[in-house]
Amino acid sequence: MAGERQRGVGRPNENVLSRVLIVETALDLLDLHGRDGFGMRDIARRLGVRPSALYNHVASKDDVFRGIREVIATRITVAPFVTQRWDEALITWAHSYREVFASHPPTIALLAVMPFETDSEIFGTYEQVIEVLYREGWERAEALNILVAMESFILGSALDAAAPADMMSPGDRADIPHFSAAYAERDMRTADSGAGPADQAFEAGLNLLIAGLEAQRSARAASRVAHDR
Amino acid sequence: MAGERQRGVGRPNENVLSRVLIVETALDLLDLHGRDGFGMRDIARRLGVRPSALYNHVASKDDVFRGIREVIATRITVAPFVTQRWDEALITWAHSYREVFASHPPTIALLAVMPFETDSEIFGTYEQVIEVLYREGWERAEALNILVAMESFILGSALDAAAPADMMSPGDRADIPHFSAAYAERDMRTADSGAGPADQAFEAGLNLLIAGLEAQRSARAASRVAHDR
DNA sequence: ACCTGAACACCGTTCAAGT
DNA sequence: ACCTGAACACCGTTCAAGT
Repeated sequence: MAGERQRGVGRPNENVLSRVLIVETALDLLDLHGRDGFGMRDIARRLGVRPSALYNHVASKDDVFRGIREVIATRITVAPFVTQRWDEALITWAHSYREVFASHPPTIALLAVMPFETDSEIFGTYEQVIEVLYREGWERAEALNILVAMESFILGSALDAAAPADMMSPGDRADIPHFSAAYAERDMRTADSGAGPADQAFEAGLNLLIAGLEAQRSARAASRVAHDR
Repeated sequence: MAGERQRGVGRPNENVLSRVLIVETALDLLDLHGRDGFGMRDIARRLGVRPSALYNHVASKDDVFRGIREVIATRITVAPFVTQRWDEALITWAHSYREVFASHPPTIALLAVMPFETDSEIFGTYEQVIEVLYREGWERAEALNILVAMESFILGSALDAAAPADMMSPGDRADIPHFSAAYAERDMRTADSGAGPADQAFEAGLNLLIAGLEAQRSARAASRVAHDR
């Protein structure tokens, strides 16, 4: 990069760019500098190329985002569902899902509202989540709602993890005693356990969701027994 | 707007602008046109003013965002906690919270990672959530984690509601039968009930969270009885 | 103090010209 | 086909000049 000669005009002997190279450079820049310092011109500079050269490989900045989304979706694709019990599998999946997004904070908001391509690898994981819930007795439409709800929680938690730590700090307001006390007590817990506030909240919420599922499942089992009798 | 005369140079007799006017115009534009067509120049045009005039009342575009966030936070501030049982109060709160954000989709991602000012009105609601959970037996640090988890779920659900409806459409892929069946079955449920997919998922997740809380609470009550004996 | 008008330093994107 | 170089139509923001 430092000692690179200036390239002359005309088509070079071998390609300097490619779609994947552009997408990965864009993701690097996003991680390094956040949404600032992330533009087509920045990507081009980092690749030692003129901005207009990018448009031979990507259609637009939005197209670069689509590429980033697919790269990230691929990384979520883990398959813990074959070996683990249904609840453990869901917990493992949720953790890995959140971790992928949390390690690329600026992408969360970008990607959460962007449709997947139909050939996306994400659907492999979706399939497994629906299947495991269906096998455990949930209707498939309800399983899909549960899947979406869990994704919403995971993405929201990743957003929260990306927020500044003192986002909810009450300062020294006297009119909100319970909240201030809760904030102080949580800080102590954070110091003790080493788990950050966002991590604690994620675990708390995931516990509640899984506990809610357990309750639905055992209620279903009980009513089945009553019915069979 | 149509018949306005061109204003000459120099300070006008009475102010045409104010901070709140700018912020509310910005929110209107955001709702109308999304993130496109939303810029300082657009705000200025809608107010019949030159872009540079805005900077007499706001420091920057970021400052406008901060204003929008505070307007929205104020609207969430409902107080159903005094009259309702703890679980009903949480459900009411979650619904109103989501509704405020869902009616301003483009703001969600913008505002979710932005710290609140210490004098924000949002803390009034936080105080009530912590208080009601504390009264029902949760430790305050844990109550705060539950509050944050519920917010994450709510914001994530609002993001989901803002996403295009066919975001997860599997097309006619043959390799994901359970997911495709679930998608079709959910469509039927949507047609029957009138509740959109995002609404169904939100209700499913909220049910799970509340059920999880009920389970924790009754487990606590049971262990207390055992201990007292 | 609060507006206009002109300007500055940026963007994403297009397109002809070169190999 | 794939690069450079110049250009276009935009941004957010600054600042002098005017009342």
